[in-house]
Parts: sequence; C-alpha cells; structure tokens
Amino acid sequence: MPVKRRLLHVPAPTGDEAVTAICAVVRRIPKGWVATYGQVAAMAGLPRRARLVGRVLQRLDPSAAIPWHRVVNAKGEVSCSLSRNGSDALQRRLLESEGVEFDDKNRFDLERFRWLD
DNA sequence: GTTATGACTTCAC
DNA sequence: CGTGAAGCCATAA
Repeated sequence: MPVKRRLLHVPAPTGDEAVTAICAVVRRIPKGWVATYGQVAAMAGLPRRARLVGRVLQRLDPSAAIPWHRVVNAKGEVSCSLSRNGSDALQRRLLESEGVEFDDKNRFDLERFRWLD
C-alpha cells in the first residue's frame, strides 16, 4: 500500500453542504427553545464541529430566515465576544422576548429550555 | 508551508 | 465555582 489512507474516512459534509445542513437544523428549533452549538453540529451530521456552527452563524446572511439566536453554548449562556459587535446583546433580548428567562449572570436553565428532537 | 484566532466542548485539577 | 489543556477546523495573515 504505497498510499497512506485514512481509516474511518467518512465523507463528512464540507463547505456549502455543511452550511446547508446546519441551517436546516437551526431552522427547526422551535420558538422559545434553544439548542447548543455541539447539539446542532451533531444533528447536522457533523459531530464535534461546534466551532463550525458558530462560524456559520456569524457569517449568516441577515436576510436569511434563520433563528440564529436560539443557538447557545453548552454552559447555558449566550456566548459573548467583542467580535460579535453587540449581536450577543441582541441575542439575549430576542430570547427573552420568546420567554427564556436569564439570571443575573447572563445564564438560563439549559435543562429547562433545551430543545430535544 | 506556518501561526494565530475564534458565536465551541469536554475533561482534569 | 474557576482555569487550563486538548481536540476541533475554517480563515486570515
């Protein structure tokens, strides 16, 4: 075997395929519920690619009808970052308008609001 | 080619 | 609880 070959090379979706899969999952999150980045990745057939989900959401076209605000991190909080330029604050506001209650530490009860398929 | 940087997650202290 | 490391992978420089 002259060529080194990846065992377990499952053709995981990449590029546009992955973006499409991720968006399809996020669109299914019901109003008033949330899903974590890792959860969305797994449901999109992209295990361990939580980071990719975050990247896709950040670059989403604003005109796309995708409830990006319903995707949160595994700690049960809105991921805050300077690079978000305020969209993190907007995310919290949108979630609160859908009934998600935050505590004084910018966190909510993940067990209570997590969307289970 | 390399290194650095994240809307991340998990596990070990 | 907090911190750090490792795993992860697309992008930018």
